[in-house]
Amino acid sequence: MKKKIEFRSQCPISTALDIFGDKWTLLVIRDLLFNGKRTYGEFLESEEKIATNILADRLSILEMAGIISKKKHPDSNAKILYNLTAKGIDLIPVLIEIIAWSEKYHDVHPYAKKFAKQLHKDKEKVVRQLFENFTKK
Amino acid sequence: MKKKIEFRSQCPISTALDIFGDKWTLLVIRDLLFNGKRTYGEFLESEEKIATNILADRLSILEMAGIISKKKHPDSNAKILYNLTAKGIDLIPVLIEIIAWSEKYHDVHPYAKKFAKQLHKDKEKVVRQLFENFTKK
DNA sequence: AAAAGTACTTGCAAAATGCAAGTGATTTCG
DNA sequence: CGAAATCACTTGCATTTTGCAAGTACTTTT
Repeated sequence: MKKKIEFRSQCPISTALDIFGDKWTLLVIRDLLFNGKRTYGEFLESEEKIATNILADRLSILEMAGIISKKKHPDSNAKILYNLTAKGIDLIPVLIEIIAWSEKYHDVHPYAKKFAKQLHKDKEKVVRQLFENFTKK
Repeated sequence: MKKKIEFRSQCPISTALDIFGDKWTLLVIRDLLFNGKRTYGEFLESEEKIATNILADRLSILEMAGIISKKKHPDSNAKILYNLTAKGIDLIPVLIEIIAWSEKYHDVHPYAKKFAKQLHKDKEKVVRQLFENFTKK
């Protein structure tokens, strides 16, 4: 299972969609960025209920795309830690704008509304703090 | 063909992906926002070569989601004009961040690089001008 | 009146997704 | 120490979505 990603054109949007243009990939990145998830089992627990084979497929795509990397878990050799690369961390602004847009037009969780309110007040600060969270480690 | 959109959760990102989480939908919005396309035939011409049935399906989803609307073409009754609603126009920042991210990490068209350079210089200005373009009409 | 344009729809093969069960390597528990 | 549980997947198969080619119905051009 190591097919490489085919790019349909040199349009940056098309290229981005060739990587994460589906219903699941950005949810994995969401879990890494906002929910502190790092292991296969944690991704499976999310409320949207991704199937195990789809998760495995998306993790391999994200790794091939250089958005996440694997390393061994400090506590156990049975576990694997997934973490965002610089390329993955740089998706923060994309996710932030999706959240802001979606919250404006849809019915979302109360904590998503609260988060959107913070964005409305000082988006730069929220983004900066997220970046700091992931670049300090 | 009027199935409504099912939302998997109340997460704003998940909800957004339930609407445009595929390889084609955001390309249609791209064409509306950046390439001045407004008709079915124009969308078909894009270099990624969307299939006619997929295009019809995505246009109906975008209309159901309130992102685009149809109106009659002033020149012809055979043509239909598609245009972005306020909800669609508000996707500008999402697309902008995708472009900025994708250009940073991938090999893209020269004019996409040029556009990204403008973003780097003054993103607010580029976004503001895009909004003005679509709200003045 | 015929041909071309426009916005689709239809039929069918191929690919992707979803679900349930299974695998093999750790790790925990008694 | 051995059995059961945990962990990260893989496999098989049914369902759904996509992709391609062709067709349709209406309008416009010639």
